[in-house]
Formats: sequence, structure tokens, C-alpha cells
Amino acid sequence: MEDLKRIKIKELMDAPVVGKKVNVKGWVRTFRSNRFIAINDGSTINNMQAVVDFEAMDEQLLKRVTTGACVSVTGELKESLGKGQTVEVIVESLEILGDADPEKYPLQPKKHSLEFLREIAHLRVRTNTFSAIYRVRHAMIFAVHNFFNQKGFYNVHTPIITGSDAEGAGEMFRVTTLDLTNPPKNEDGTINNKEDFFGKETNLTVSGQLEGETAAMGMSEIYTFGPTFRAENSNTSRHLAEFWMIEPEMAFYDINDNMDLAEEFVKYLVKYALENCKDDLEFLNQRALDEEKGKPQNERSSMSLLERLQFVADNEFERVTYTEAIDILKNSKPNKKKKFQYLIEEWGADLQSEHERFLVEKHFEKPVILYNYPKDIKAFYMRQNNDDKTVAAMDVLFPGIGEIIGGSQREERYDVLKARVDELGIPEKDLWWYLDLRKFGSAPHSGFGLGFERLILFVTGMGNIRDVIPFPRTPDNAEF
RNA sequence: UCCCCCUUAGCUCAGUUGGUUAGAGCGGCUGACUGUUAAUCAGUAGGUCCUUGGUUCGAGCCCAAGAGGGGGAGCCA
Repeated sequence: MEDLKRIKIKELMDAPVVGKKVNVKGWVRTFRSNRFIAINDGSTINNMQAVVDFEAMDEQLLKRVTTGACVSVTGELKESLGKGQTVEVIVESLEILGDADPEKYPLQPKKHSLEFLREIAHLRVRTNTFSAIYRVRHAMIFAVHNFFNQKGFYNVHTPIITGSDAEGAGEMFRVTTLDLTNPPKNEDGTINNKEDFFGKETNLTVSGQLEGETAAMGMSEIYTFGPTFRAENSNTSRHLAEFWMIEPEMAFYDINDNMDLAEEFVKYLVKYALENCKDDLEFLNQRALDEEKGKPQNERSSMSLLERLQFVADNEFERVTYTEAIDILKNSKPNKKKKFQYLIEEWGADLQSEHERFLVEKHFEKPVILYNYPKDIKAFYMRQNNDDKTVAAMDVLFPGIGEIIGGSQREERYDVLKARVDELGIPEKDLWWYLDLRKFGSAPHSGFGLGFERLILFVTGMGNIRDVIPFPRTPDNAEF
């Protein structure tokens, strides 16, 4: 084979130079008519068609061109005679880089269930659906940094191993180097954590917020984007034990500034996807439509994926206080007809997902930001409002997904925060540095957390969060 | 953690009231054809009916326990 530099399929398709000799490497999707090899290299959802003259080629070599095999083809780029593509490579030389035994290779040129593909997560990236999802995921990662960079926010790496167990966002994964079969003990029989690597009990982070706040109290506007770990025994299509979270934290922002930023942020991401992931979103749009064909009419969504994304980009989110939401729910049909599993009786009740869904999907039919929640159902660090009953918390709720963002204005008044910490019995030794922020140059500030995979669920139209991260970690599953 | 559903060929699924040799489509293989688009046509192979135990003359089908998967709830992002 001639020594020709490999070119990506995306490059060839974006700017095809007909008549040029090119080398393409990738994985065989199908080999039709003993003549047409559909090659995909992951640079785009589109395949490059390579045309071989089977009468002039080694039959044994062509036999090895099977679904899943990795090949390198070299030849002239020509306008395609067929209809499905504009250009194709007329193969002069063909090399098999890696065989794939068709009797054993699990992917076939046919539709596979998502459940089956989850079991072969190391190979599912070779399907249109998953490569499309991962390309969109990449675009969203890029867009997150782009958005904040343009706005003058600084990215901060908060620790993944944390020594404070006061974050209160959920069950934590223990990090230890102690010998679990024979751990060092104190005289009273408890484990002696002083012997552990850090000389104390440590865990994987459940949120970078508290550390993020320290950064905001010196750099004004920061954001984190990192892995987050929750050892909750959650078995749903919206929860992962290991996920990625974006947490901006802004000095001098009140709850309204916070909601403005959250809305602007999500809209930016959705618009970015619409503008930069056209091919992939069109494929995912069609995939979702095909999937819905199998569903009864009343379970189908009123808008297609692309329409939904455009709708979110174009329309104001509805902003409703908790108190207003309770009124709406109390007087709603399902509440009066006792259709809710949990009926709304009075102010103070925690909203269940059936209530959130009603507000978002039935009542307003658009994304909703709920804010000013009762303080008793929210975290200790949220700023108490003047009514003495509510805190300046806000949740952004999305159709089909529920809470995509949770945030608040933070309590910046030392006395108020200290009283709340004491009231809840949170040990001050874990939070002394957090309280210090309120002692020295405190400032009103706000922030929120966006669950990255939940955003990807929305943007790709997928239904299960295990399909929008390459290797999902969930209870009882850490395969791969 | 709780509730519900599922597990039959490589994949997606059918399998009647408990009855003789468990089926289809797709995929694989063999051959034909050759400008195809998940190519087409013909033929063909392929089964621990999730596991264990039980009921029965007889279990893919009934019962119990377990494993795996899915949907929903809670928790949350």
C-alpha cells in the first residue's frame, strides 16, 4: 500500500475533492452486493461508501470484509453513481486492519435493543445511536466551557476526595487504604481512622459546591465541572452513582440573577446543539420518532425532539413560587379527583414527581422554575427569606426528566447560617471553613448544579440515563 | 429500599387448556445475482426454554426460592 496520510470521513464529506486519491480507515458497517463497503470512523454519523471491483480483487480478502471489521482503503474519491451519498472511494487497495468473526461479533446490520447494547457497552459506540450520543455529549462539554468562558467565569477543580461529610447531598462512597479484613481499631472497638491514608475518614465528593463557594468569594464568578458520586440505592432511569455535574457559583448574584443565568445557560446549550450537531440530532430525532410509533397515541409526545429543542430555545421558562405552585396543584383536576397518589392538602408538603410532571407537562407545557421553597424541605445553606418560612431555592424542571437544575441563593449572614447549622446538629468541626466565609468579607451569592447526563437525556431524546454516559455506574453494576 | 412486569436460537419475539419432534423474522453460513443503501432471491445450520427445587403419568407453560433485566416510587442532579 502506498504511504498516504489517512483522512477522516468527516473531512472528506465536508470538503470533498473529487479526483483526489485518499486513504480512509474505519469499521465496516455493511458490505453490500459484494461491491459496496459502508465504512464509519466515528468522525461523523455518515458512512463513506467504498466501492470494490470484486472481479479484480482477491476473493479471500473480500471474505474478511465483514460487519465490525476494521479496514483501510485507498483509492480515488469520485462522485457517487448511487443515490445515498454524494461521493465514494473507488478502491485501489484494501487492507484488513482487524478481523471480526461474523459468527461471534454481536452487532449486526439491524436494530438492536438498548438493553442488549448496554450489556456490550464496549462495542455500542460502534452504533449510529451511541456514536451520535457521544458526539453530542462532547459538543455539550465544549459548549459548557465556552459559555462560562465567554461570560468571564473561571473553571475551578474542586476535590474529588473530600474530608467533610457535611455536604448533605446524599450517601457517600468511602475512600480508604485500610485493610478491610483487619482494620485498626480503637479501644472501644470502633475503626481507628487516624491510621487511614488521610488520618481521617474520607469519601468521594457528592458536590463541589461548598469548595466552589470559597472560590467565588475571591474570584467572583466560577464554575466546576467534574465527576460526582452518590451511593444512593437509586434504581431509576434518571440516576447514576457516578455522574458529571456543573456547578457555577457567583458572588453578588441574588436568586433572580441565579434563575436568569440558569435559563440563559440551558438555552445556550440547546442552541449550541441545534447549530453544531445537526446530523446527529436529525438521526436521533428520527430514532425517537420510530420508537414512538410503537407506543399508544396518548403516550406519544406532542413535539418531536427537534421541535422540543427549538421550543426550549425560543420560549421563556415559567417562573413560579412554591406557594403559587401549591395553589395551582390544590385546585388542579387530578388533585380534586384524587388522581394524585399524594394529594396536596396544605402548604409545606414536598412536591412529588407526579406534581412536578403535572406542572411542567400538563399545566404550563414548558420548562418551569420553581423557587422560594419551605425551608424545612431544603438544605441548610440556602438563604432564608424575610417571611421566615421559605428559602431562596430554585429548581428548573424539564419535561420527561424532572429536576435538571437545583440551586439557591446561599445564606451569607453568619448568625443566620450558624443558627441553622446548630439547629440541624451539623458538627461545626466539618464546616468551620465554610462558616469562615461568612466571617470574613461575606457577600450575597448564589449558585446551582446542573446534572450533565440529565441535560444529555433532554438534548438527545434518550429515555434512560445509562445510555448517555459511556460506562454507567449504578447499584450492582460496575461492569467495564 | 419498596411496588409491578419480563427472561424461549446470536438479536427481536410467538408458543393454545400442562401433552408427542419448541417456531417465525432478522443475523450467520452455502449458493445465485451484481450500482447497492439494514441489497435481493434460494437453501441451510443453530436451543441448558435464566438457575435450583417442587407438583404431575407428563412442565417452556403450574408452585417456591434465587439470579439477571426493565418500568414506576422514594432520594436527588
